[in-house]
Amino acid sequence: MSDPIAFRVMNEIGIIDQLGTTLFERSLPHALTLPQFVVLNHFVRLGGDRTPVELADAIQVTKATMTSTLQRLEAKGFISVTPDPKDGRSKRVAITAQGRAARTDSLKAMARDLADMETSLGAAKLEAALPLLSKLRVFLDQRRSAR
Amino acid sequence: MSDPIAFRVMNEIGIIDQLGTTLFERSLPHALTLPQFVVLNHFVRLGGDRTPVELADAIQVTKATMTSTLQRLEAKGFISVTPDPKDGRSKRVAITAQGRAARTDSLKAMARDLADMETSLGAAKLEAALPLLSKLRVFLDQRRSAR
DNA sequence: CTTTACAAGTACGATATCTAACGATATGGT
DNA sequence: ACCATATCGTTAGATATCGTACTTGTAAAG
Repeated sequence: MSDPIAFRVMNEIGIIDQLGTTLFERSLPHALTLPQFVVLNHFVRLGGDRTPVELADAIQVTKATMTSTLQRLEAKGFISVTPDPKDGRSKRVAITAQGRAARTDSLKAMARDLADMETSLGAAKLEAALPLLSKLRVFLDQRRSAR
Repeated sequence: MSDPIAFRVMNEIGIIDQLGTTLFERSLPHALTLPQFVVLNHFVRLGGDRTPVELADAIQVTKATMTSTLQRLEAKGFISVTPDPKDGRSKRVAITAQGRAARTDSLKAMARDLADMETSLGAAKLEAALPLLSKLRVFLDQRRSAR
């Protein structure tokens, strides 16, 4: 009478995402949301500038969703958005100095929860879980593209 | 320069939840969303009737969120909502015959994707990942309550 | 050159989710 | 009995997300 194992895993993942998102957002400064932080983090880690479509693909959301997130980040002054000189349809997005500072503040704010998580669950166990999660993500991503 | 392991795990989980939710919702009949299905599934698996607060706790969402989901399910005729005779503040929620049928239809629709997932990733591997995920959920749930 | 097809970004409507606040009802201590 | 407190469900406002459709611009085909 139990749900299939794949369903149970997806269910657990859904709840974890929900709880984790709200936990982290509560500690984020500048009224940043998690998606907003993820965009800033992406810029700091990989450098350079990006188009909205590139960001959407990297972060696995739709163009429309990225438009919304970028508008909020721009309103806060954490990114700059300029027209692309080479392609009239496109834009170039880059992080600002304030955006970098906000990302640093955010990391500090999340550090304690992340450290507690590692301590409580074990860094090795978390590391061990990552390969399956990656496979799961790849599987789902292919499913999406395939149809 | 890499993100901490706990962050990488949470990040991967977030993307999996996103991709998985949209994949499953695309196959669901009766314009059901995943949260709506989860409520129906809960009733069929555990039987009986429930108050909105009980459902919210079981499914790990807030009361307000459950209010919204229940209103949509009731509009579709998949649940019945009646005042609690013993407590004037409360309500009793139960699944209807149409709700049961919709849940059965939904299971069929998801079955193929779930089976493919098990085949592709291995039932044993999925089973092996579940304990850590459960611990993670419990950790996050305690964090929420603790504040 | 046109015309057609494709790509980038946005607008809109729907659902889900949270927090905060509210009214109604219960419950417990005095 | 009364009043303070707690609980139940709802509503309001914010953000995220999706799918669809539209505008604008580029590229390819004729």
